[in-house]
Amino acid sequence: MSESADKSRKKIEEAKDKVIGAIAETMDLYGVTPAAANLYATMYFKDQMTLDEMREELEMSKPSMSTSVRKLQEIDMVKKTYTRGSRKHTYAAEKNFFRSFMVFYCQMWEREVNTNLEAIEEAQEDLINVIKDSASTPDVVADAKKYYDQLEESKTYYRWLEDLVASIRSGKIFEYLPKREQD
Amino acid sequence: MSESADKSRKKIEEAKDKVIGAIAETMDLYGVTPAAANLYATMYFKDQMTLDEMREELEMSKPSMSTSVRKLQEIDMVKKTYTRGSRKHTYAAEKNFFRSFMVFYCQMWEREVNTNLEAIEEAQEDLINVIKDSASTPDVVADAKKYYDQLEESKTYYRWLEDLVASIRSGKIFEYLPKREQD
DNA sequence: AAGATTGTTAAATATTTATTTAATAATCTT
DNA sequence: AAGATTATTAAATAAATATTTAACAATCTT
Repeated sequence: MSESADKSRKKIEEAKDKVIGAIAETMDLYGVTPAAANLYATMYFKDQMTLDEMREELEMSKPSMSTSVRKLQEIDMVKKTYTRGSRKHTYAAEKNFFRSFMVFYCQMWEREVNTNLEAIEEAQEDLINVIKDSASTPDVVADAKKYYDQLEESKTYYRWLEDLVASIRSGKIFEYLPKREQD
Repeated sequence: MSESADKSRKKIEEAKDKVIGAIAETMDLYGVTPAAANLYATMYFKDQMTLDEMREELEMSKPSMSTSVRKLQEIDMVKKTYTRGSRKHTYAAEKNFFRSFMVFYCQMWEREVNTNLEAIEEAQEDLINVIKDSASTPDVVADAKKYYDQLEESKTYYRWLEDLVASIRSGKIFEYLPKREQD
């Protein structure tokens, strides 16, 4: 009797492990270390965990868990939870993938937009100076104009990416692309 | 006279370098090596390049250029170009960021959806077996149900991601989020 | 077809990144 | 406040990744 119940428990663990493996495997896309990927995937099936529980479950060092948790917190995939009565800090995984998607990609795209648009603006100023400079020969001016136009063109993309970020952040994107609950 | 023209040329190079630096810096997000990132950013301002020109320009080894180009080809950021009369292979950077965005993220998200949905389906089957198994105790069944529902819920996200990919691939997304050419 | 040029693969090296052990700091309990 | 527990930082080690040099294969020209 207790034996077959154990078997069921084992089956459940097996089922979870399949998903844990898949999540951890695809999490390199989120630029986190293997330790952090495994940790998140493990936490996905837990209510909350302490650092010691993480260390025990993953069989890794505590500092590794500490840094992994911090990294996951940075991309909002893990939140610190308050647990009264417990001295140990507790953490919970963000289980809503939509939120994780939003935070991660918006953060990432915003960085890309800011970094590149800033450089583009500076470069375009430089190029305008070259174009206006009477000392520039015609072929040099033509070159400067060519690059200026190329950069101008690329701004359309960055503006679009900004719009995409805004649409995701505000949730407006779901008006166009709704969440389909059923199958 | 020739001196100030040189100065203009230098200014142009400076302007390009600012943008090259920014692009290369943010390209780690695309999971490419520093060499590949620098290479793409450099090629962004060139019509086309041979391996030897790349090696010369970046001051790196030819095999490094060879592998970088291959990696960039995999994510469609570089295309091989046919140049008659030249023995050397020539390559050109994809200069349309929309296309790069599409290829890279769709490829990435599709991998995530496929890997995870597959694992989820298998896991759900296992969990159903536990639930249906008469040897499973009530608390074990409750557990299995809990995880089953959690996985079912997560499928909404993966379906949405699939829809997003389809919308980007087909270009339909631009009906909702148009490209703004002007400023 | 032979020789020369170009590109790729393989092995070795260098570099970076991840992880652990050891030490320190912070926090809580009595 | 002292002692104990927990978390973080720093230094050292281990592991993975990127890059180079050297060898090989493929391709083109004559």
